Amino acid sequence: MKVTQDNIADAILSLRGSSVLAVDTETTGLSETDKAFAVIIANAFGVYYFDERVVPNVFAELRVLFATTPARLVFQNTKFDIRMLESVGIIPHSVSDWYDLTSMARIVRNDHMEYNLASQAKRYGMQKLDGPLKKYIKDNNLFEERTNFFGEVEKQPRYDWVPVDIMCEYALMDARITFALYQIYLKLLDDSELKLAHDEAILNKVCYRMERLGMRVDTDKVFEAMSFEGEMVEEKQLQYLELTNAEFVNSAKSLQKVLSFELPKTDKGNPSADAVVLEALLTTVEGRDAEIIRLVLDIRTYEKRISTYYRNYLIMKDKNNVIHPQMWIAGTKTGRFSYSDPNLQNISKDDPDDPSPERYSVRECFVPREGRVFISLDYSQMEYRMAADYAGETKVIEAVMNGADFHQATADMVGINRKPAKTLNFAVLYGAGIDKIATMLKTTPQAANQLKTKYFLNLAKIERLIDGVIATGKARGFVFNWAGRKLYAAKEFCYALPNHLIQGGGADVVKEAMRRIYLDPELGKLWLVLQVHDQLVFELLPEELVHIPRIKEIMESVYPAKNGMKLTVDVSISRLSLAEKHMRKYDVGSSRHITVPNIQEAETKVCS
DNA sequence: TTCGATCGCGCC
DNA sequence: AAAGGGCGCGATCGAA
Repeated sequence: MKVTQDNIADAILSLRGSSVLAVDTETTGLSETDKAFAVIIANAFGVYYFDERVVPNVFAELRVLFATTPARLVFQNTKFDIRMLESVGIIPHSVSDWYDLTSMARIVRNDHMEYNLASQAKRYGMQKLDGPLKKYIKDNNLFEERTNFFGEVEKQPRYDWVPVDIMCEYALMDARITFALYQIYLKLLDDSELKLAHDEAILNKVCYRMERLGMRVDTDKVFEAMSFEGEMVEEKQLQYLELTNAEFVNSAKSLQKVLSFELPKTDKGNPSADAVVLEALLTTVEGRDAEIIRLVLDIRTYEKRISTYYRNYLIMKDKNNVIHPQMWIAGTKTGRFSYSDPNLQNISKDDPDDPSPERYSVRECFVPREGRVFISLDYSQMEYRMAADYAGETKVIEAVMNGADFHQATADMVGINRKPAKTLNFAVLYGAGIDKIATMLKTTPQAANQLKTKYFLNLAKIERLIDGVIATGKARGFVFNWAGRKLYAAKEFCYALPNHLIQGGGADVVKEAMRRIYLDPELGKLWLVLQVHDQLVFELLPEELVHIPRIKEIMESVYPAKNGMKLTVDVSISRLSLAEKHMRKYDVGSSRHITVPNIQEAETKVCS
């Protein structure tokens, strides 16, 4: 119901008595400067729409309610709604859980195509009907034209311009659905799955803090890099024009027109010209065709860096030059995080061995805030190690525990070189077929098959693990990872389950480490700013470096080895930026009572 | 003008 | 029978 002066007392009374509240916000937009204009709360008895245009100062009542109720809060997009609640001063009680509907939906079943509220509702016979609302906004042109950093206009729907009564109707529906779905998921989850859901709720708090802290960018550096690489694009495009007599267009179709030979085809029958195809062609093609291909590869690289990275950083930074990405804790079917706006898990890396590196690096644009340093803690070969441990491949485990490199250890066992062993480890873990392995090894399918047979002959436990996982998946529809997360797959996709098992197992290791660090009274205060699958990045003050050994210990102790394979973490440090060339190995040692090394000294050490 | 499919490519 | 896993996002192209 719409909360008015007349019914507000009853509404608050009802909400006060609830142990679970489903909460939704309606906002002026999605950006850092936007605010909530309505708060909708559902409980078992009803659903209530709070809007200050209906009851002046009604959020004051909600401030009191949220500050005092220990009720569990349930959201469809938790961190967004928490931010919007805080935008109007509504701060939830510290003991309240922040449950996330999508997390629960993923735990129920991880392999649906979509997890937005409408899809979730539909799955359980409900309908989120927002077509008419969208139509109303369109028909009445309730869009604001906002200009971004580059002065470009972006049209944004303004739900706060919709008449309150219309808005109320649709808003009530979403909160009601959220509450209903929560109840459904509760029934569907068993105790161990409920534990997972609760763990994800804790993780929401960890990630909320990470998003709020964000990552600082060096704006001058971004500008410099962008303009330099923009000039490179122009130069190369001019060369392309002179060579082909055609304007550069980045599509295989356009490229086909200027080449003297037929490009291979994609699965859909279109001309194919990705980097792998073009690089391969360069070994056979000469002259003008080769020159064109080199130009295309170069232009693509520069354009990618400009459009995907530099440009977006300028558009997305706040007034303090800080980027606040969105972390999606239930963004993947394996249990990994995903990141968006922008994605900070795919920032280009530079090859430290490249003899002619790019003048600018994208990672260099990310810099620690005043007085702080980046500390990166990376799990070493996490997924390979976990695979060996799951399989119980004793000799490999023993060798790795004695300091051997994983790929070398497997190479020794199979009796081949490290390089093909590495390729095979990779291929086997990812479920590659023989033809694919042959391509990767640059050999014939027959030879690849022989090698694979030899591999499994000597690493029989790995083969048994893979076969077992696939068989279980086919028979039962899902497998469990170490953390109790169920990984579902349709029969025809069970070949991917070994990979999901390992990838998801690694994801849960990092998630658990993040929680333990957050829940520690001292470590929880530290600035954790980035997670990249097997890596955590902190931004620390010099006096906080003493905590690193304990962080490392926690990370290394999360995974309960079945067969003695421990996970280890490498630490690196930089006070300059995230770029590889600035990160230096940081020796933590085994003792807790280490002295804090001088940061400058740490940076001059040779990176090993 | 808008939208979806497709391709391509960055990371782990 | 064969299958390289997981993401987000930009550009292009053709249809709506």
